[in-house]
Formats: sequence, structure tokens, C-alpha cells
Amino acid sequence: MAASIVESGSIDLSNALEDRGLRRTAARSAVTGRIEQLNDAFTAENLCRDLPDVGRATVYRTIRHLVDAGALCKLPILDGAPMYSIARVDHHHHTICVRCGAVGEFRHSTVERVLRSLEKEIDGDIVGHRMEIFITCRACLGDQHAIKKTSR
Amino acid sequence: MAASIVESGSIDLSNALEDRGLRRTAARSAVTGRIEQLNDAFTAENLCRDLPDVGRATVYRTIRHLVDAGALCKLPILDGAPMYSIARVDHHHHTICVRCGAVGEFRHSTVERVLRSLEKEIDGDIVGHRMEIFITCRACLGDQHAIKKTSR
DNA sequence: CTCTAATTGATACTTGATATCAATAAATGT
DNA sequence: ACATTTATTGATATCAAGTATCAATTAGAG
Repeated sequence: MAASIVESGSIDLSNALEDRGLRRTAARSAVTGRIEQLNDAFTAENLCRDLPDVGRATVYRTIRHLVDAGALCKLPILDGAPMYSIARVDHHHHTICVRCGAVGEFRHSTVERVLRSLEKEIDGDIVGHRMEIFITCRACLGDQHAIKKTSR
Repeated sequence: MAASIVESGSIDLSNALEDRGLRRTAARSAVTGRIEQLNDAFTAENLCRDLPDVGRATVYRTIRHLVDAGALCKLPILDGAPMYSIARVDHHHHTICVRCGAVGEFRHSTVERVLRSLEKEIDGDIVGHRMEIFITCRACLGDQHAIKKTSR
């Protein structure tokens, strides 16, 4: 019943679709295959550009199925299109570089502990949460040669 | 230099615009006035509907100025248009009801403490963060008369 | 009251994403 | 292998949120 897990700890995308009763087709394999090739988070438009032979509608539909299946995380960026990343089995959160947009992950048990302590403070049932940390990543810090590093 | 604070702890919206060197106009007053009337978070389209005599472009522009000024928080909702709420002086986070979309606030010092402990784990400089808790609010819990409450 | 620059808002456009629907392909039964 | 049924595809139209354009208007300084 549980979705297939591959060694890396992520969910196998094709199987995730099959588990939902969806057919295994060439178009869907192209989409899941491309996503698995990518290391970084991506947008729907990225995939459309990478897969010119797959229709936009199919790309968007497949992404939606994968999100519904829990195999992809949808990351709402402040402006523009949301990004997607392969969901790991263990719950985690994301870092987003405000300069280059690179998305990373982290997991931290304290975050979950905080949630539990918030239950009394919040007027309703907690059904989920989302946390993003905005950073300037190592690479981008390297780019700006010591600018703004000294003054406060 | 600091933006004017009114008793409630929120930033005065008209003054926030003036502090940025923007003129005080009838259209902008209509927008800020309407926002201040609202208790809840709102979308840009909400404002446009409430203010049919103010052009869409002006509504969107004014919201953008207010966000830039730090007088409004922009809350990216998972699907659809982002919502905005008046920024309080003290840092806080939001709860979003997954049934009715109602937005609430909470503040919790532990969240900030978690962030500090994450600094070692994260490869870059933390420049900001965002946390949203998804809930079923009290009102919506009342609606669904005990459904799904018993089974596991 | 005049002048200048900021502002406005109708309109057209851009972007991201979904709906439609005839053509196609996958699974199933024989 | 073939026919049948049903899911899937993708070109196209459409939708929704938001931005760019630009002539007409208005605020504020002098």
C-alpha cells in the first residue's frame, strides 16, 4: 500500500502514479524521468521547455497528480510560478536563496516540537504547516566580494 | 525615520506611503482606508471589488508600495492569489484555515529560537523566513458535526 | 495661479494554468 | 490477434492574476 521508496529515500515517481490507478504512458514517463534527472527544484515551465514533445497540459496534469500523490512538494515562491521538488520520506523544510533561487532542504526536530507547543495557542486543529527559510547561499555570498559584509 | 505606529501596534498605512515620498491622493486614501476597515486578510481582487471607482492598476500599485514599505505582509497561498494582511510591529506568523481560508496570527519566541539553532545546519546566511500553519478553524470544526472525529 | 512631475485608470498585454474535445493509445476480454 | 472500452493526449481556446502603456488628470511647490 505504501508508495515505493528508492534507496535515496525519495518516492519513485512512476510508481506513485501507478499506485493512484493511473496508466503508465510515454508522456508520463518522459515527465517523471526528467524530474528524476534534475537535482534542483523546478517550475512547470522548466519541464515544458525541457520536454517540447510533451504537451503543456500533460506536463501540468502530471505535476498535479504527483503533488496529489505526495511525491512532489509544491513550494509557493513569493513572486511568480511555484517550484516543485521531489518529496523525501522524512518531513523536511526548504531554504530558498533570495539571489539565485536555489532551493535546499533541511529537517529539524525542533520545528516539530514547536508545533506541538503551539497547539494550545491556536484556535483550531493543526492539519499541516509550511516553513521556508530565505538565505543568501554560499555560492552567492562568494559572488559579492565582501560587499556589505563590514557595515552592520 | 521609523514609520508611524498607531495604538493597535500596526503601521499607519497612509503615513507609510508618505514616508516613501509618495503623494497623498484620493485613490490611495481609498485603498488604505478600506484595508484598515477590514479585520481579515484580503486579496487584491477583494479590494478591486470593494473599490469599483479605483482602477485595478492603482489598487495593485498601492498594495505593492505598502508591501515594499513593510506595512503589509504578503501571504502566498498554495493555490490562487496571495493574501495580504496589515503588518504588526512584532514579528509573527499566520494560520490559514484549509476549509474557509480565514487567516489568523500567532507569535512564538520558540520559532525564533529554532531559527538560531538552524544557522549551523544551513549553508548560507539566513535573511528571512516564513512559516504558516494550516488548520481547521473553530468555526469550521463546528460545521462538520463530529464527522471523522471518531475513527482513528 | 502656474508649472512640473507624479499619479491615475482604461486598455492591451503577459504569464501561469486550466477546460474542451477529437484523435490516440492502453488495458481488458474473447 | 483482434475488438471494445476507457483513459490519455495535446492543440487550442480560455481563464485569472498581474503588469506595461500612455494620454488625461491632479498634487504640491513656487
